[in-house]
Amino acid sequence: MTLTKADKIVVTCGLPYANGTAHIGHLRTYIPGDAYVRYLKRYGYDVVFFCGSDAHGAPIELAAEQAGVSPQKLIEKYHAHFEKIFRKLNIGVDLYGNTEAPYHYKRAQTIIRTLEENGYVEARDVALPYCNTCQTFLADRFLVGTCPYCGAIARGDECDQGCQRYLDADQLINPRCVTCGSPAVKRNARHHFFKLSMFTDFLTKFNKRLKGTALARNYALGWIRQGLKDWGISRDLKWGIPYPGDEDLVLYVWAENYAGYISFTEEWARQTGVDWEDYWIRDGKIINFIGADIVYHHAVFWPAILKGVNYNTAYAIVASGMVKVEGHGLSKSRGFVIDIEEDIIKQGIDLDAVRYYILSYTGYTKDLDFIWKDFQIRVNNELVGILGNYAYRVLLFIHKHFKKIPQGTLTDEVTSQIRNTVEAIDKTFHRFRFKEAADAAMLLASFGNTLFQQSEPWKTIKEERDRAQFDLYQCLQVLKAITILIEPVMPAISERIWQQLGQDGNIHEVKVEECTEPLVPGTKLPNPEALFTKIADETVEALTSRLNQRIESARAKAK
RNA sequence: AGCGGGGUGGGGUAGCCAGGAUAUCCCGCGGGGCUCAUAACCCCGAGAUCAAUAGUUCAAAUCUAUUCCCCGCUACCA
Repeated sequence: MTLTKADKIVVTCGLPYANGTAHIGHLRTYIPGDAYVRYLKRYGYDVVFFCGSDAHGAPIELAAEQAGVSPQKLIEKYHAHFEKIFRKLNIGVDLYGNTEAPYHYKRAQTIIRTLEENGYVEARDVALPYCNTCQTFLADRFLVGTCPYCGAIARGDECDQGCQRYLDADQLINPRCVTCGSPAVKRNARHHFFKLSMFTDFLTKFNKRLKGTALARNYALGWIRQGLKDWGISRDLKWGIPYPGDEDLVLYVWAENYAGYISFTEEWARQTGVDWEDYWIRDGKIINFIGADIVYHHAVFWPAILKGVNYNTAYAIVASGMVKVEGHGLSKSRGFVIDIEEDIIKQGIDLDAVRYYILSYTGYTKDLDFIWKDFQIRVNNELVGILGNYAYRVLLFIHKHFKKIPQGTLTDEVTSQIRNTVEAIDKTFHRFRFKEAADAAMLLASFGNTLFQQSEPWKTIKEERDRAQFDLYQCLQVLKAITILIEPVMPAISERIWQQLGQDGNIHEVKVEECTEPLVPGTKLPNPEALFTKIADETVEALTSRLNQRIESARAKAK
């Protein structure tokens, strides 16, 4: 079972949680997801792409409380923020949705109601921590107490300031309410449980035939082998989607957020006049791009829910590796974080260069260590030196001598070189090997540089003008192919080269077959401009010191 | 602790699933060339007991077992 051009493909990215700004970790999923979608389109597949804000859950309620604003205000702010980041980075979703939108409530509640009708949910009484002062049940995140291992002040889910161990809320010594400090007491509450254990066989089969990264499959299979427990899907919070039929409770955020993949499709389908059931009930091929940290939700809980309501489950789950910053695990509280808006956009960093760095750094499932110095080296050598230089030297030379596309016909060598690259990329992106795809396109630029070097047009232009024209025509065609093949990686740059090649039409809709379509001699060429600027040492120093300051102040705050 | 991923020249990486002759690519380093181009480009070269040990095999980076080291996840943080 592989993707075909007749398939209706839905690609989704894990939803960003709307309680903070976008950072480099987010991009590890969104940029490859977007590049994948763009490759599918370039190669003629029928694909739609969705993402959106995850708006509910205890941390948002807590963050809003601490900021003194309503949860609505908080998520509106971050929803707008992420929408803007997506636009700036050219992450071309067909809809950037929101799980706080009415269309999502409707879909999420319908799913739960259907699960209940089908007998997959049951209500049980459980004893949970409660605060008598605030008159509310306390989720793990709302509990503080003493860590049983190291004695530091710890939260109900982890010892975040001390030994970093994961904790069960029951382990905390002297558990208290995080809001008012009153001691937590146990109190009985009625909650709803999804009978996950009924789906053990289904989930085993599902994961065995699941495409995508091995990481996703193996995580889930290991988890299933350990035995599946039934899963609480209601919470005692004020903020969230009311539990259908038991409106004092809300749906647990992990029981409704990924329903956004469906509700966003529905909303997009409503706006564009197509039928969402083509994707989710009939023949859709669903592909989830996620971070490695949420594999369980996507390979265990979510497919079980989908199965329970008879919707299509994922064809592939593509799990990315984690991101490190200057050798340390990403951590906002410790300052090891690169903020997209503050540290990248406002610093004037080329966003296509960021896309390139993330895609070409390493294999998608491996950890990516974001280092500014390394970023500079890659940009200056590969983007400026190889790709940018190739485009500029060819276009400038031709513009200087001809001002239009020179006379020529394609040689077999150039045609087959391009064709080989087109085929190589076809194989790699289907296997989610985005680094290899980017490398293959860059290799074509190296090929072009060699071609230019060896044909020595700066000499032939003086004595054998026709010869120079013919050779330059080859170089220009190589550039055309690069432009099309690099579009999924660097859409903005690709647009600029396309324009500099004097081509009409939208590069984002050009198919790969165009790579070997000969350029039309005589087409006027505009004045070329350099595509990338070198990153100066001082810039790297400034960026690195920004980061170091953040790490320092985080360290000071912790003490 | 359990589960999962990884350890390849100075750095970062590909190859491992389907074992085969000189182990890939981007840098760095040494040498040469070119001068159209953002001191960019092109060519040549040095540099790796493929984490360790034991095994399977005519043949192991690749398969098996054990060990060491890094990282992630573990159901109420998303």
